[in-house]
Amino acid sequence: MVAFTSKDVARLAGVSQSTVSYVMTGKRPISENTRLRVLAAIKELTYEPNQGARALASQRTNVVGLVVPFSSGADTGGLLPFIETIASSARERDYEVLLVTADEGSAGLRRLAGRSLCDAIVLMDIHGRGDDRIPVAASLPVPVVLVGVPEDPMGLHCVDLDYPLAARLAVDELAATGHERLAFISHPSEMIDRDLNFVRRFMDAALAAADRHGLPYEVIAPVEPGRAAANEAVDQALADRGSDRLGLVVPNSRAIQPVLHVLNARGIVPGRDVSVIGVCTDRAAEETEPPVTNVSPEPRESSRRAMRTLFWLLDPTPAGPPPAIDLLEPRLTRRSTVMPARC
Amino acid sequence: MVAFTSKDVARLAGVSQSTVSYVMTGKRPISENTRLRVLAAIKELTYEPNQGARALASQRTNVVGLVVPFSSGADTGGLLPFIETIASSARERDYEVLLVTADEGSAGLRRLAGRSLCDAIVLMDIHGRGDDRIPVAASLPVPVVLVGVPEDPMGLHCVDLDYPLAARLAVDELAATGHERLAFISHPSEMIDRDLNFVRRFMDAALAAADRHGLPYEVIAPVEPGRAAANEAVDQALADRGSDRLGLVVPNSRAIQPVLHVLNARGIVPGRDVSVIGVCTDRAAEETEPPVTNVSPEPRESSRRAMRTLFWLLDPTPAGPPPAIDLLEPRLTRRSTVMPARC
DNA sequence: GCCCACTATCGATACGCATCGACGATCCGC
DNA sequence: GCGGATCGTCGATGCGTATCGATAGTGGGC
Repeated sequence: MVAFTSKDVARLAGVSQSTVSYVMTGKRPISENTRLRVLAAIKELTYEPNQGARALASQRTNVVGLVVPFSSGADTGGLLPFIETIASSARERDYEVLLVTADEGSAGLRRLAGRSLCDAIVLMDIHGRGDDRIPVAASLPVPVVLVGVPEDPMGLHCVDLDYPLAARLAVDELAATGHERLAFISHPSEMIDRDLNFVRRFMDAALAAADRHGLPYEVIAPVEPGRAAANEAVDQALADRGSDRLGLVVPNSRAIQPVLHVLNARGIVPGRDVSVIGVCTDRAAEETEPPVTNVSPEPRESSRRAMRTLFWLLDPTPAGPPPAIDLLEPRLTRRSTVMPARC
Repeated sequence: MVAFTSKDVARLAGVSQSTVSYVMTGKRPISENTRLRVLAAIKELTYEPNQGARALASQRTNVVGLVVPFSSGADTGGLLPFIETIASSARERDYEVLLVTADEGSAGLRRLAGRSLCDAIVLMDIHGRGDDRIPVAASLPVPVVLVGVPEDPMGLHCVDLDYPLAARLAVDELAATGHERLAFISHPSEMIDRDLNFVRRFMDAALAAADRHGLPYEVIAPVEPGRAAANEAVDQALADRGSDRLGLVVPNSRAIQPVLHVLNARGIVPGRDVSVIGVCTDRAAEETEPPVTNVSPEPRESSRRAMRTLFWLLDPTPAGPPPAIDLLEPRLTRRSTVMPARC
């Protein structure tokens, strides 16, 4: 059974093919009478327009390209909700989502644009500097929205968590609850080497905030995945621990659970003997043992913003343009791992 | 800057457009001389063929549709490696991947085929029965590969873990190490209600295996996500525990870590006082505390098989067809949570 | 030196849709 | 009751590629 074409619909409805087209796009007025006849014919044949032909004729694909950071050791916790939200936002506007993995590098971008595979691109997992995809993205004939903020966005729109604010939230919370010393359990060397921008932005702001509160601190990095590394990191954090109130800040989301385990194994109870604040999704935070007080990177909200920006770029409305660098506010949720302030 | 067309390439190389096309597809002999001239022209213009036009003319899109089970409460651990492997298998053959979420139901399938968006479809998250997507999929003009085995595959090819074998592996392991009683910590009600096929296939085989070994057992279900439910489940499993050797089998991957926590919190050490075998990816198993002996669902291998089947359907080779129901062997990895056999 | 088989290339066409210009019909104001 | 504007529809064209049939050139067998 071969698919029906708009010509079949036209014949059945007793109109010309172009009229069928105008009924579907609404780009010219059609009398209510014929409109209904055409719609009935469409329904009867379960007609669907051929995407390739439509793209060829209209120069629009109604496809959004999504470049995701698979096979990087990056935090994968936020990735699935991110993709999911992109997909449903796209569907709301009758766009499809084409998946490209980041390991294709800039070649993937060129292909998406060169073959006219999509009308716009969402590019995740932005590196700090030296990411050769940024200049390529900036030179493409289709709009690109970055998730993450490179050192030089080259005019591209970016959406990201406000990592500096996330850092301040965590540090301020620990300062407000009377902690006397901080330790930051940072990322694996792979991520630091790639010079991921958010890693540096977080740490810079965190240290500045600690200074502002006059709190001594220690930065523990790199911290590789796995419990052995977590164990060492905790060793280092506890090294010269007296009776002071120590707060651990763990931006490395994969290290949170191992750190909690290691502390527990030593009889050090998070929330009683030491404090821990992690950066991870709420779902992950609820599933740690014990549930960790967290700052959430809000993957759903950031992908929603990315799509909003993208659709604006595809079809600018009188309402002003979205911010070129759209930073969204993190949210701190108190759970059980921060010691309450004394008295 | 508007994209170049094959006509531009032809002009630059001093040949006709059709010759450019034959150089690219290799469907007719072209002299080495002109071939090189054309290739040079392609390179100079960084020409890429327009996908829409190609699809329209050739009736092939070079796109694989992937229907993924977002927003279901299902186990998401195996999803990312699955998608990743699908994507890279597709790329190896110069296919793109179009993402559709399962919440669109059969409408998504119809759209994929009706609009000629793709040449073939991978459909994940197959329900046991009453899944209205199966008959729709079976009636589509494009090949569909199912991940998961419905009660009636209606002639469609399926790929899945051999869940009955997984169950036997787990039970046999516990029997071989001298356990005297088993408890199965099963799935949340949402998954049972949806009548996911693998849930039943696993449990049926597990109970049969237990019977075969003459082991008494208890099935604990439903077990909702979260520690409260895990706590109750463990209560129930330990209820009439004497000095017998108890083995817990946890096919519900999201329950594994909470169960281990609850046991630990009660001073019951997995691997010494009780045994636990979970069904989860190796990566997840390595990250539990302690590392859980697991049976892996092997998402990478199953997606590889799915793609192999799919490409065979797109282009049957003399080598026989892949099995209609392709069950892959699970692998049991001993870690630390199963008590060794007594002398 | 003639015919045949084959190679390498070209020109023309079709794929299914969007879109533009054109045209008959209808309606308004006067 | 006439000109001009508006509405509703049609036919023709082009989007960029794959592919078919045709054709000029090439070489081998006799």
